[in-house]
Amino acid sequence: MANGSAQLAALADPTRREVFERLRAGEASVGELSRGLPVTRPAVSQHLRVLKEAGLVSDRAEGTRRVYRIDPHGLAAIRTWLDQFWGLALEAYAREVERGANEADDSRGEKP
Amino acid sequence: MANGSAQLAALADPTRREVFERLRAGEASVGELSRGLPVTRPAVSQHLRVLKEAGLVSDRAEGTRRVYRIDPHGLAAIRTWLDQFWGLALEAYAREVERGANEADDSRGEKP
DNA sequence: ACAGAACGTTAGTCTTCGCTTACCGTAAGT
DNA sequence: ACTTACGGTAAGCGAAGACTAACGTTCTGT
Repeated sequence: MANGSAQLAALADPTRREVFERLRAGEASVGELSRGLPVTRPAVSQHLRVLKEAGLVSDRAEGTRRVYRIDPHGLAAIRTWLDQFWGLALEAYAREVERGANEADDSRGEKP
Repeated sequence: MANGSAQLAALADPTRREVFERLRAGEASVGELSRGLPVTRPAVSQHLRVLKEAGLVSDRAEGTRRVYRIDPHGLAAIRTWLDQFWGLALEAYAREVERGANEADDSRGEKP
């Protein structure tokens, strides 16, 4: 585990992203999250389960309510995965821009 | 535009992630990508179209072959989206850890 | 000009998944 | 103890999407 598979899959759904982005403002219960969303409460509950299994949110029991918050653990997984590409892609992109701007440096063996 | 919607949706599929991760090793044609994958070549072609529309890859014509590479533009979109949560989540996490263990580590700017 | 290789595209099938309705357990208030 | 609010779970349905097979297009080599 700990690659970004589950996290990326979880954040693919628009409604699930909306729930997740709503938690950016702070902790919230299921009922609070359901209000203002075009889906029913059970749907939100199912989305929260997926987000929780992906390590993107964590829940805490507060009386009869379940308070959800963003879990940085899942976020770190995506960031780690993303950083595997970041350096290489930026490097390649810089080479491309360099080629367009016609810099005096050309040091890469390309096929004819 | 330029939120991470299309990018996250594109990277949700396991096969599409596999194609994308394979491009981390460098440019590759469709045929090269298809070899070693459990799906047919048209499937890879369709996946590449989705990745391209998400700005995650760019293609270049080389004779009769299409060479694909990673496009940092789409990667930047995800990173921007991710950074909206990174600071807040880390901050909240730090508060939580602080409450439990009272750490004395300071990595980023915290807010009063 | 012809043959072959490399890709993109379309139509169609089948699985996956997001949503709702209904039900059940649990904690707090009276 | 009874009632009420809150939320997770199960079953069933409909839509989205991933895959294959077949076809059409474009470029290279002989």
